[in-house]
Amino acid sequence: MLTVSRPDRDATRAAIVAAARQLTVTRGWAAVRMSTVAELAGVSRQTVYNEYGGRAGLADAMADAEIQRFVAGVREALFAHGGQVRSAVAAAVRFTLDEAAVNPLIRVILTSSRGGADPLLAYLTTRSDVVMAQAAVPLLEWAAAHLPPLPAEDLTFAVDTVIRLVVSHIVLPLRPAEQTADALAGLVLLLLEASRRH
Amino acid sequence: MLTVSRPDRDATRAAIVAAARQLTVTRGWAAVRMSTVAELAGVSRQTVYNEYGGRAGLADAMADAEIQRFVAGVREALFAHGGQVRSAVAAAVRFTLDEAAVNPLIRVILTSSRGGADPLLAYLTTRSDVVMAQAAVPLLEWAAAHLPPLPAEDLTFAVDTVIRLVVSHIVLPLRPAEQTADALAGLVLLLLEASRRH
DNA sequence: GACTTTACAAAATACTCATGATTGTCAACA
DNA sequence: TGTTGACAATCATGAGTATTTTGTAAAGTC
Repeated sequence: MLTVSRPDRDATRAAIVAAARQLTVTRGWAAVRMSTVAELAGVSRQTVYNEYGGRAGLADAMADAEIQRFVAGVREALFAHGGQVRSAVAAAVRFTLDEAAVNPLIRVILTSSRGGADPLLAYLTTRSDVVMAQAAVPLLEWAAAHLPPLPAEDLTFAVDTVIRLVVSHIVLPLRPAEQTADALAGLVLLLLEASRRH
Repeated sequence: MLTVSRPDRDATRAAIVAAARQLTVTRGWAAVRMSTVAELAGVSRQTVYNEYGGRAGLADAMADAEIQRFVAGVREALFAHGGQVRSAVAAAVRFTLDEAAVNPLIRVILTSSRGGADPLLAYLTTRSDVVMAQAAVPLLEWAAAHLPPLPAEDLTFAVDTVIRLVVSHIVLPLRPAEQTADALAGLVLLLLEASRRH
């Protein structure tokens, strides 16, 4: 019989990841010690190993958790604006740009294939494609819920394009986040309109 | 009186940069020795120092020359197709993607702010913004020569956007270069049409 | 039973020192 | 003008060693 993971075990795992996250954000992944993570999470070092296998496994789990956090934020931003394409997309883009500005973890993950010398990357089999794929999910869900049906091809192109542009503006900002968000929202609007008109 | 640089001096400088380029492409910048560059260029080591100041200056000059080469290629691809937006833009995009696939130097420069561990980057104050600005020049020139006048804002946005997307597809390819080039050309067409219709 | 503690080998990292190669600069030379 | 040879200063390399950290196991505790 498969043991359902008990709440306190989930809490333990969450505490470990949260500790790792905090240490990574403040001191950088290179300086994160398994013993420090354990201490901060209030568990023994051995438990960290039992739960995540080791340093690499912990990095993985941390990245996955961070991606989940981030994608949830995107979803929230989108659905807070109903079917209004411009404001919904602008909000989602804005959220992403702000998040990347504030949160080094998500920035590293989003721009990971581009390297940067971050030592965390050595442990992360490039995740930027994963995040980008994950970020597409709430966008597609939102489109399905609020927009008239469009050819899948057009929709995925629009989504892929806006995601790439957001990442590009994280790496090399052009204007303030707000203006960029507006411009990209306008672009998406244009792509959707064009698709609707065949 | 300002001395006009004589042809043989230009030739010398070109030979030095060409030598540096060849060595960088084949062995990587880290393994490039000033003495080897001089030898391959057929000049003394001292001349290399006189002309470019040192290793950093040589890297700069090499990057600038490479950017010039690249931008010339983009211009050529564009103007080979007259005013046909779709095929001209597609050709330029295609050229860039192919160039990045074959030429490690231009790839490093184009994606430089994104790092990667290339030691050349230590000597290059991030050039990707420079290339992107430079790449915009032939695009704007071509548009001015072949397209009906459009609001400058719309045009620069379209150009900036397509350049960012090309770089994104270099970093994280989605489909074969040809398909990506077509898709981006279509996007540009859309942006220009939308601008024309206000 | 799940977790902690203790113990320990293996691996990674940091430090030191010595050696050699390379850079950057100079002045004499062709 | 450009080359050559000489030079100190800097940088990279490698060996050797110490220290830290990882990863694993077993025994102990609630």
